[in-house]
Amino acid sequence: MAATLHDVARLAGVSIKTVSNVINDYEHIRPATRAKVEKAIGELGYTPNLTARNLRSGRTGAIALALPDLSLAYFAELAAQVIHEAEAAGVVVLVEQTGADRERELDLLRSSRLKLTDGLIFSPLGMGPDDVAALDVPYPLVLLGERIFDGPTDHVTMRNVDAARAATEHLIAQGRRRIAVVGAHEGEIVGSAALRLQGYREALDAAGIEYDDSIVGYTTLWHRANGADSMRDILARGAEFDAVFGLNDTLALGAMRVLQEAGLRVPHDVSVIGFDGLDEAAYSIPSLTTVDPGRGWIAKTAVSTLLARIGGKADAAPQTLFADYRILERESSASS
Amino acid sequence: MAATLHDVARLAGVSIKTVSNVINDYEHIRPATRAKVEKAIGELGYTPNLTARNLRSGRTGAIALALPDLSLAYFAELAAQVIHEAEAAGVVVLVEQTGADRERELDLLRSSRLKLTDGLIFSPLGMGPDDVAALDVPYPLVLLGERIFDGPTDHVTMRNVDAARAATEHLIAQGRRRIAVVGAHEGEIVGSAALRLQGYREALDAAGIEYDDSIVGYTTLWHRANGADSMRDILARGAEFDAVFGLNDTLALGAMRVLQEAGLRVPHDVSVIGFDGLDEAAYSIPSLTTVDPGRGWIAKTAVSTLLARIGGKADAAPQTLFADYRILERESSASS
DNA sequence: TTGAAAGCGCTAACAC
DNA sequence: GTGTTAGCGCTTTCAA
Repeated sequence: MAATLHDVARLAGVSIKTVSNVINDYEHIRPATRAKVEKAIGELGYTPNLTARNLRSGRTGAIALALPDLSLAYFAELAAQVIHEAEAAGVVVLVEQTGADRERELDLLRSSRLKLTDGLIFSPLGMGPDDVAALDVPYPLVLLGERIFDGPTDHVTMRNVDAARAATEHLIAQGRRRIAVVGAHEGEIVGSAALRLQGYREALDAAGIEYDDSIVGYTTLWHRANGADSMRDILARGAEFDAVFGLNDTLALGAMRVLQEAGLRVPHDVSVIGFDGLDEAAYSIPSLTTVDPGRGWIAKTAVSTLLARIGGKADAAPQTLFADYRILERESSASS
Repeated sequence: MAATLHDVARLAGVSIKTVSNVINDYEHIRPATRAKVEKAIGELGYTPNLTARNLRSGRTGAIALALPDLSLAYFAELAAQVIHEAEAAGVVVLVEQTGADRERELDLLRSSRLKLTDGLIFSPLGMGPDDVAALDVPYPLVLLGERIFDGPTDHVTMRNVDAARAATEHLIAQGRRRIAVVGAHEGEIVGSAALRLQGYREALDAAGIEYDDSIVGYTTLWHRANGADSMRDILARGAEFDAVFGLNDTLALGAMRVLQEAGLRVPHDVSVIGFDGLDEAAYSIPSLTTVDPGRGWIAKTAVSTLLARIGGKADAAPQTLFADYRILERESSASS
C-alpha cells in the first residue's frame, strides 16, 4: 500500500498538517522541520493521492477532449495541439472518440465519465441544431467546429464561409472558371461541407460564374478514398473542369491521385486546392495549396477559454471566437 | 451545487445506504423503496461523484497512454485504436505526449499526474537501456515499442527484425539487389531504426548481397521531410540503387516524392517499401507497399494486459507479447 | 430489507 | 510554527 500523509507524519514525528504544509510549499516552516519531513517523504517514497486532493478541492486537474476520430489527420493534429496547450497550463487531457455518431455524442454529454474532469472541449459532428438543448450541461463546455447552434456555450471556430470563398477566389484569380468541388454533403445545411460550399458559391457569384452541379462531387465521409471516389465520379460524368476545390485536404489528396491516374497534369490541366492546412499537404506531389483555418490558435484558445470558465468565470456571457485563416500557396495551384 | 447521496436520501426519506444500493443495482430492495429513490434522483438530477467513489474504491476507471506525438500518423492511429479498445472495456484514456524526449519520459513515469489513472500504457522513444530502473514503478505499466529493456514490466511489441527482413526479402524477390535505406539512426543500437536495419542486413546476408553504407540515408526524426531529405542526400552521393526501404511509411512517402521529382519511375526504376501499415500508404501515387506490424492487435493486447494487471494479476511474471506482421503488397513494388 | 457509522487521503479552519 | 479536527461524497461492514 502506498504511503499516506499519516505515515509520513508518524515517521517524521510531526502532525499531518506540517507534512501538508511542506508539500504545498507553505512559507513559514522551520528549516529543520522541513528537512525532517522531506527525509521521511523520501524514505517512504510518498506521493500525494490526487483523488483525495480532488475530492477535497472539487477540481480534478483534467479536462476532456471529445472528437470524432483520432485517425483523421485533422483531429489528430488538433488533439496534439490541445494536449500541448493543456500541459503548458498544467492540466491533463482525457480523449474520447465519438465516431461522429449523433447518439454517441449525446451520450457523451450526459455521461458521468466526464465527472473525472473539470470541463469538456467538444467537437461534435453528428449532432444537429435540434440537439441544442443537450448542450445545456452542468459543467464547463467549449464547442469546436461549426457554429450550428446558438447554444449556451463558448464556441471557438473558424471562418468557414470566408475561407472557402478565399480558396475559390484564389483559383479564379489563376484564370480558372470551371471549378469542381469534391466532398459536398447531400442536403446538408449547417455543417462544414455546407458552409464551405456556400463560400464557394459566393465566390462564383461575385465573379459572375454560374454554379454547375455536374462538377460537384458528393461523399458521406471525408477520407482519402472518398476524395478519390468523388473525383472518379465527376470524371465519369464527362463534364469539363479546370480546377478542383477539395473541401478538406484529405479529399483533395485523394482527388489529386485520381486526376494524375487519369493523365491530367496538376496544376497545368487542373489546379487543386484543399482545406485544413495539414502537415502532409506540404509533402504530396505536387505539394497541395490549402487553407490553414487557424488550427493552432483554435487549440490554444479552446484550452484557455475552458480554463477561464473552470476558474470561475461561470456567469459571463458565452462568447464565439473566430480564428483567422490563411491561404498556403503551393505547387498544385501554381500559375501555368 | 450538485446533489449528493444525502440530498437524495433526505428527499426520498430513506438512508444514504439505500440510495447507494439503488445506484449500485443491489438486488434486494423493495420495489416501492426503489421507486421512491429513483424519483428523488430524477428530481434532483443526481449523478454520482466519481472522485469520491474513486477515493473510496481505490480505482479511477481511467488509464493513461503516453506516446511521443499524436501528430505522427503512426501514433495517432495507435491512440485511436487504444481508446477504442479501452472504451469497449469501460475505461477512459488520458493521453500524454512526451515529444520523444528522454527527460520528459522519465518525468512522466514519476509524475503524480498519473495518480488520476489506474495504470499506464507507455511508448517510450527517448529512454535507453540505462533507464531501465525508472520502469520499476508502483503502478501497473505496459510497455509498447522496442524491447530495449529487460525490464520488470509487461511488453507488447512487434517483430521488428523479422518484419524488416521480410520487407527486404520482398524487394530481393523482385530482383532488386541495390536496396537503399531511408531513416537509419546514426550509432543507434536498440531502437526501431536499429532493429529494422538489422533485419535489412540479415536479408542481404542471406541473399549474398554486400551491405553498402553509401546507399543508407540517416535522419534524426521520422517525419515526411526527413524521408525527403534523406533520399535527396542519397541521390546526391551518386551511388546507384534500384529499390528503397523506408524504415517507416512516412519516410518512404517523403522519399518517393523525391524520387519522382528526380525523374525516377516507381516501381519501374526504383521499387519502394515502407513500414507501419498506415492508412495513407494505400492512397499515395503509386500506392505504397508496406509492412503492417500488427498495430491493431498491439492496441487491443496492451489494453487487455494492462486491465488484467489492474484487476489483480499483480504478481504474475511479466510477459512479452509479439504481434504478427504482414506484407501489404501494393503498386510501389509491383514486378516490372 | 434498511440504517448507522467508519473511513478512503487530503485540505483548511481554527486553536495553541 | 505547528497541531487538531471537521468534512469532501462515497462504499461498506455491521446491526437492527
